[in-house]
Amino acid sequence: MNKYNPQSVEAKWQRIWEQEKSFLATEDPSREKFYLLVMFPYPSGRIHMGHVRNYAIGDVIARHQRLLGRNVLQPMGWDAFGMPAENAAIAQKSHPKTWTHSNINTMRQELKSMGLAYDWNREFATCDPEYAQWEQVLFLKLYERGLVYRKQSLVNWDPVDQTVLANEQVIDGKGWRSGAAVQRKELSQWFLKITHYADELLQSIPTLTGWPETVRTMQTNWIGKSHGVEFSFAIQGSHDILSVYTTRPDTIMGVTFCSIAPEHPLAKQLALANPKAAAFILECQQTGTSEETLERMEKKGFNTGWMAIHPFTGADLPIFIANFVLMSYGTGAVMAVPAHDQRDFEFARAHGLKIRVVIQPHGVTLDPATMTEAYTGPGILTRSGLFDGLDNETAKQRIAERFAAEKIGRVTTQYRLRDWGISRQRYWGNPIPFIHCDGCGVVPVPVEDLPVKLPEDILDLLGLPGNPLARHPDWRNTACPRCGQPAQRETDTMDTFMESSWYFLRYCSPDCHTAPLDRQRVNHWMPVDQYVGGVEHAVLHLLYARFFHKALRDIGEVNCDEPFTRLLTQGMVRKDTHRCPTHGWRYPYETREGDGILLCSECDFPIEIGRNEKMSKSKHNVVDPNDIIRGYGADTARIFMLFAAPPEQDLEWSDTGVDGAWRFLNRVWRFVHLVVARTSGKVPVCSPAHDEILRGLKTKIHETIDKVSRDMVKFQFNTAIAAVMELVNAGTAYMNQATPEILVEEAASIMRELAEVTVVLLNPMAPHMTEELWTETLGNSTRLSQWVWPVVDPVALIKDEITIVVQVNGKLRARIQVPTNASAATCETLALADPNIQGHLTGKTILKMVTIPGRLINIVVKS
RNA sequence: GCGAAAGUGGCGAAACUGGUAUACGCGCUGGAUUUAGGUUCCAGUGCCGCAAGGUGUGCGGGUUCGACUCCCGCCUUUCGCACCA
Repeated sequence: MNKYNPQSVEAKWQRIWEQEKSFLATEDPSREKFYLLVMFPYPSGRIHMGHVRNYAIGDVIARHQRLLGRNVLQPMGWDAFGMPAENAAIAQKSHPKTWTHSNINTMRQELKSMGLAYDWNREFATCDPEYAQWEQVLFLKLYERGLVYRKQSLVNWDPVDQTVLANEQVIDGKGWRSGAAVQRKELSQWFLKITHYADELLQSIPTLTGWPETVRTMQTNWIGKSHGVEFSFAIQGSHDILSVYTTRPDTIMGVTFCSIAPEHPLAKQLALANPKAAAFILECQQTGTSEETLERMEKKGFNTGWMAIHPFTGADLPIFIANFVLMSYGTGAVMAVPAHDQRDFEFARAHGLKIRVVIQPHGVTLDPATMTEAYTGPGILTRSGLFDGLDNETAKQRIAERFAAEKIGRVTTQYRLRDWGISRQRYWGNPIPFIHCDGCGVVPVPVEDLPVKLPEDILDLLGLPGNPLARHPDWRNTACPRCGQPAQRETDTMDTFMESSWYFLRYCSPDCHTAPLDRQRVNHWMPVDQYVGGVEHAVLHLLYARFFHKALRDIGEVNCDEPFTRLLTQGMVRKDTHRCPTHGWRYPYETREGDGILLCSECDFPIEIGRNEKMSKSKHNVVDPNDIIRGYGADTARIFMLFAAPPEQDLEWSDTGVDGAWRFLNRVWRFVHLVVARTSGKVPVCSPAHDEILRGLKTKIHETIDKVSRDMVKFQFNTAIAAVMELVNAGTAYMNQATPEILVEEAASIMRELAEVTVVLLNPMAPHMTEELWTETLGNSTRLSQWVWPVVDPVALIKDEITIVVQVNGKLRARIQVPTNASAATCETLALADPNIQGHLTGKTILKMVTIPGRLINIVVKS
C-alpha cells in the first residue's frame, strides 16, 4: 500500500483541475445556478489563517453545491486600492502598484495551493484600469440620478492617514485603520445619498431571513429610524425661530429650557458678538471627538441670554449652548425636559434649572426635589392642562395632532444614518471623475474621456502632507469639457468601500469591455446565493453594498432588490499567547522549556501563558498557513479548521488538533486501500452472525449520508466530519476483526460502498485526497468533482430491533432491545420483566408509566 | 449604561421538536507491534466510591413523569452601540 503523500497528490490534482477547467462557470439555463461568494481579500502581503478558514468554508459550500448538481459560480479577486499600499510605497520607495501586484501574485499562488474550486478566469483587481473606469462610469450615472453631491461639511479628519473618514469608519472617536484621535475639519466633500435609501434599506432587513440576526440588528440600529415631532419656538424679542425635533411630544409641558449644538447657526451668531460664547464653542469643538468622549462627559452649557417661548403656555425658556447636543442629528437643537430625560436632568441639576414632572408613573409620586435621575418610563400625564389623565402613548398622538392643527409643528421621521462621504485625500484610489472650472463650476468628465487615470510619476510626492494628487505638477491641469478654458481636475479619490460595493456584480461579466455590466449575465447569476465573510463588515461594507446595489437597480443595471440572499459570518482564528515580562509577546520558538515551565529564550524569565487572542503579528501568535500546507497539505489544514469549531464560532488554533486531522486523513487513506486490496475476487461464504453485523454497517452508511447531508446545509461541518469519522471507525473495526477468509462477497460489496460513500462525503472538505482515492484507488473513471452527492436509501435505514431506555423516576435503570414495530404495551411488559428494573421496583407502588414509542419508558413509583 | 450572544469533562466541542448528557477529536493511562523514537492497533478515561450506588451541563428557584433545552431571579465572559433628543 502506498503512503499518503499530500504534496504530490495535491499538486497533481490542482494541475488536473486547471487543465480540465473543472471549475469554470458558464451560464446554463437548464441547471439551477448557485452563486457563492467569499469576501475578497485586501492584498496585504501573504494569506493568513483567517483567510484559510474563510476560503475553506466557502469552498466546502461551493463543492457541496456542485455535487448536488447546481451550476456553481465561485469567483475570486482583489480589493486592491487602499492606504497600506501607499504606506508601503513610502517605506520602500516603490510604486503602490508594484507592491500591490507583487502581493497579488504571492497570494494567488497561496490560494491556489489550497485547492479552491474557483473560476480563475473571472479574476480581477479593483485597481485594474478597466475596473476603475467602469466604476467612474457608474459614479457618473449615479450623479445624473442625483445621488451624488458635493458640499462643504464638517468631516472626520484622520491626522495620521491624512484623510477623511466616513462616520462608519470612526470607532470610539478614532480612525478605524490608524487608531488616531479623529479631528473635526471643514472641507468640501463628495457624498453619496445613502439616506435617500434609508427607509428601503431598513424596510428590507426583515426580508433578509438568511442573514444572522446580529447583523440585521446592527444595521437596523445603524440606520436608527425614529418617529417624532418637529416644531419651532418663537424667540423673545427676535424674528428668529428655534426649530427642534423630539420623540417625546408627550412631555411638552415639562419643557423648562432649550439646548442647541455648539455648531448651531444661532450659536455662531452669538459667537460673533460675544467672545465668551465663542470661547465656549471652541472648547466644545476641541473636546468634541477626543478621548474625553469615552468618559461620561460633564454636561457643560453656556447661557445665551435668549428666551424661547413655550408654544402652548407662553412661558419663557432660557436657551443654552450645550456640549452634548449634536448638530448632525435632527435640527441641532432640543427642547429640554429634565424630569424625563437623563441628559436634561443632569444639565438642569448642574445649572440650577427647574425640573417639572409631567409624567406620573403608576403607584409612585415623583418629586423634583428628591429625584436622583430622570423618569423615562411610561405613565399618566399630569400638570399638562387638557392632556392630564392620558397615558403617555396616547398623549404622544394627541399632542402631535395639536401641533399639526395649530400649524406649529409636524410629525416627522429621523434617521441616524448620514450620507456617505466618499472623498479621500490619497493617491492610491479611484479618481473622482470631475473637473473644476472657474466659469462652469464643477463639471463631470465626459464618459468618452474616461477613465481618469492616476499619474504614474508620483513616488516623490507620496508621504508629504496632504493629497499627493494635489501636489502633482501637471496632472490636475486640464481643459474644461464645457467651455474649453483651463480647468483643474478633482484631486480626491474614492473611498475603497466603493470598489467592494459592486465587485460581486462585475464577477458576473468580468470580460464585458463595453459597459460596467452585461445585464443579461448579471441577472442570470445575481443575487449572490451565499455570501461568506467576517462580522467586522456587518455595517460598513454590507450596508454600502446594499445601498449601491439598490441604486444600480434604480438606474437599470440589475433587477434584484438585495445583493446577498444568505450571509454566513465566520468567527476569528485565535491562538494562545506567550508573554515575557521584559520582552513582551513571544512566539513559541522564542521560548524554551526549563524545569517544567516555559522561559523566555532571551532573558530566562518565566513566560506568562495568555489566553486565546485573535492571531496577529503584534501578539506573536500567528501560524503561517504555508508552513501547515507544506508540512501536512491543504486537505489537513482544511479538515482541521472545519472540524475544530462550527463556522460562526471563533476557532482556537491547536497544533495537536492539526495532528488529529492529519491522522484522520491517513486513516481514511489506509482504510480505502485495505478495502480495495481485500475485496477483489472473494469467495461467497455466508455466515448468519456476520449477516447481522453487515446489516448494521449498511444502516450506518445510510445514517451517515443522512446526517452529513443535513449538517452540510446547516454549515455544521464539524459534526459532518465527526459522522464520517464514526463511519470510518466502524468500517475499520469490521476490517480488523474480519480475516480475509470471511470477507464474503456481501461484505465486499458493503465495505466498498462504505469506502466510496466516505470518499464522496469527504470530498468538499478534503478535495485532493478524495479525488486521488476515487480514481487511483477505487478505480473510477469519472472525476469526483463532477460526481453526485449520495442519496439515502430509506430501506437501509429500517432496523429490526431498537434499543429503548427504561427509567425509574426519571433515572436510567436499563436498556432493552425491542422489535421496531413493538406496541407500547409490549415494550412496557418487556421493561417490567427486566431484572434490573424489578430490583428497583420491589417494595414500591407504580403510579404511572410514561412511554415514548421508540425512545424510552419512564416508570413513576412511590415507596 | 443600552442591546445581543454565550457559559457543558483536563482541552476543542456534541446533544433532533423537553426524552440515554459528554458523540467526534485532542490529551492522558495501560497493553500490543517496533532495535529505539515516531507511526499504527487494542482497551480505558466526567467526578466521588472497592462496589452497589450516588452525583454532575455558571449560581439559586420554578414548571414537568422527565430540563443543557422552557420560565423567573442572579453571576461571569464576549461582541455591538454608546450623549441620536
